[in-house]
Amino acid sequence: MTKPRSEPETPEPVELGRRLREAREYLGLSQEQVADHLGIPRPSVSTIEAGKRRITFLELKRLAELYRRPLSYFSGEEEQDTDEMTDALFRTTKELSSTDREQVLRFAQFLRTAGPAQAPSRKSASS
Amino acid sequence: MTKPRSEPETPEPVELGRRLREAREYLGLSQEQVADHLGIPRPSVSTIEAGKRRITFLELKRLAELYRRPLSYFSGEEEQDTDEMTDALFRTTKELSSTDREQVLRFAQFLRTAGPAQAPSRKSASS
DNA sequence: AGTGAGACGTAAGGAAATCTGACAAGGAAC
DNA sequence: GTTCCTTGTCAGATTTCCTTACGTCTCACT
Repeated sequence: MTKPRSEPETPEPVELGRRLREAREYLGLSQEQVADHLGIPRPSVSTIEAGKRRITFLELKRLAELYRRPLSYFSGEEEQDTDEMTDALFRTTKELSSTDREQVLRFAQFLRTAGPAQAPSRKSASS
Repeated sequence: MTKPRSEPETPEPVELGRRLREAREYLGLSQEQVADHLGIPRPSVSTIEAGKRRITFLELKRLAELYRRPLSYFSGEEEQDTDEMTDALFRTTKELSSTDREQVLRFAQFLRTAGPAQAPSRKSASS
C-alpha cells in the first residue's frame, strides 16, 4: 500500500528551491548560516532548495529579507530584478577555482571603491 | 484546562490570518470554496485564518492570486493597496442587515453603470 | 599525495504538524 | 419553530518534518 509516489507533478517547488539556492550562494552564505537565521535545521534548508520540502510563507518572507530580494522574485511571476549581467557573472565565477574567484572579487572591490561613477541602475537609459 | 494552545508568542501568524480572512470575506467567498481552490481541507483554511496553522509559500501565492492582492499585502511590510475608503466601507457593510446591505450594493452598482467617468485606478489623482 | 576542515546531500526512526471525518454553534431565510 | 449554510473545533489516522548520523566532495596546507 505504499502509494506510488509520482512526484514530478509540479515543478514549482523545484524552481523555487533553485532560486533560493541561487540567492543564497550569490551572497556567499552557507546553509547553516541560513538555517539558524530561520531557526530551522540545516538539512531542512538543503531539502527546501532541492524542492523536496515545502517552505512556509513566513520562512520565505524572512529569507527574502536576508537575501535582499523582493518577495515577488520568488513567486515565479517574473524573472527580472537580477539583470542578465549579474546573473551571468555569478554563474561564471561559480565555476572558477578559489584563487581565480578571489581575483574576480578583488577586481570588483576595486571598481567599487574606485568610483561608483554612475549608479548601476537596472535599465539605465543613460541620457 | 481548555486552553493549553493559546500562545500569543508570535503575533505574525495571527495578523497574517486576519488579513487572509478579510480578503476572503471581502470577495464573499466561503472557506470551502477557498479550500478546494487550494486543494486543502476546509478546516485547514479555518485554522490558517486563526493563525493556528502555517501556510506554505505556494499556498499563499495561489491565494494572493485568487484574492487579487499583491503578495506584499500579506507580508506585513506595508498596509496600503486597499485604500482607507474601501476598507472602511467593507467593515461597515459587514454589520448591516441583509436588506440594508442590498441597498448599498444597488447604489454601488448604480454608480458603476451610471458612469465610470474615470477608471477607478488605485491612485487616481483625479481633481 | 595525504590530511583535516568546512559545506552539502541523504537516510532512519521518532516527534510534530496536518488531514480525515464528524459534530455543534451561530445566523439568515423561510 | 425548522432548514440551510458557514464556521469552529475535536480525536484519531496520516503525512511531514526534525534529530542525528554518516558519506562525499572541495579546498587549503603540508
